[in-house]
Amino acid sequence: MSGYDLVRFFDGSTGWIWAAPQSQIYPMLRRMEQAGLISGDEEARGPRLTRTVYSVTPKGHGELVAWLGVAHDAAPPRDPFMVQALNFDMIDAGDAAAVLEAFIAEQEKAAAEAEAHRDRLLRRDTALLKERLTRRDPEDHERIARLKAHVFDGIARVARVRAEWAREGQRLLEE
Amino acid sequence: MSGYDLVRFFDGSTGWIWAAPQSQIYPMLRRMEQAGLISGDEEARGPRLTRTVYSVTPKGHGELVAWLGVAHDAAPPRDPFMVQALNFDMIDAGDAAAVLEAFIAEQEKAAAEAEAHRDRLLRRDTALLKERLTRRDPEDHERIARLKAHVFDGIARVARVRAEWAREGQRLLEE
DNA sequence: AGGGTCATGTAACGCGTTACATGATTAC
DNA sequence: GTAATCATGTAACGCGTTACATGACCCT
Repeated sequence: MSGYDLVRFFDGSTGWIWAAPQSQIYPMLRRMEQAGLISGDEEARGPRLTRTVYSVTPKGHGELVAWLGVAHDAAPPRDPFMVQALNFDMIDAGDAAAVLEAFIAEQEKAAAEAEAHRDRLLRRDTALLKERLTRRDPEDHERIARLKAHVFDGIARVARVRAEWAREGQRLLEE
Repeated sequence: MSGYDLVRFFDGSTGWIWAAPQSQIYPMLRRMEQAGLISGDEEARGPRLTRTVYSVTPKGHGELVAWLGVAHDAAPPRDPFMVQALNFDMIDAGDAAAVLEAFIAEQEKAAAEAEAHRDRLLRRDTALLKERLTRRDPEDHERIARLKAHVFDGIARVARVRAEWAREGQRLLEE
């Protein structure tokens, strides 16, 4: 992919899992190329405009597979919303309920989006999945699609649980 | 609290929600004092050792209450574990199952700790809650304890859902 | 001719991580 | 005396955010 492709990539479904701002893409591509993890090919896109398409090198692929295969420590938690919720007793109950309402809307939107993406994956209806499956045994296609769909199913389920939890919080505030 | 108190504070139950490394505490205290959000009092702790105890100023309290009372945009997601899970098809199924196993253990440990803390809060059995309640109407004590306990109940529930989801993932890998 | 998209960058600032570093006081 | 705890800092480095900045190409 080119830097520009990656910007759009992180704006799409991958963005539910890992966000990356445009300003980080280009410096990071150069650092990764220097480290030998990816290599760039210049492509002409008109007389004056070029784009650089990067590919993962064998070294980069090896490091990725190694990283994928071992468990990593969880990142230290940093959850501003829970800090808010822990201190709802400091503010007006109506304000707290409104904060929860916004949280519920956000979680249900996230859940709906994750569910929609899960279903697209099950139908093998996304460009990225189709492209990946071309290099795989057709016997495995069903299994791979279900594995990837399961990830988005998990994201959706967590969001639903959080929304339900927030609704209970609203009931507690009314007491 | 003093800087040292805060280091231990973030190592305790608050650490499930917001972690802060020791190296950030002291510079941040000075920046917050400069901003007028907190003020420090020097206390002698022996002939040569002093500690600085910080209190929230009215300005700091006001900003906190204002922040607590409005909904904030969610932080962009950045979930390394989900990146792993999305690419389990690139690695050996046994390795993937082992990564999930570690995840399950971690989530169940987190859930158990959150549940234990929830129950301590319901029994009003934590130093911080007791201290906070001294400045509140006894009629509200039950309600406040239940609100705070509900936060940890939510953390526990999410962790249980994640663990159950990971177990399903292990079953999918076996196919 | 103009707007939308393609394409690539830079700069400033703050936060988070890891590691290093020092010394006083208390309890055994 | 010595180990644990109390107490406070600094430095280097990378990542993330916001904002700024430029220009080519394509379609109507």
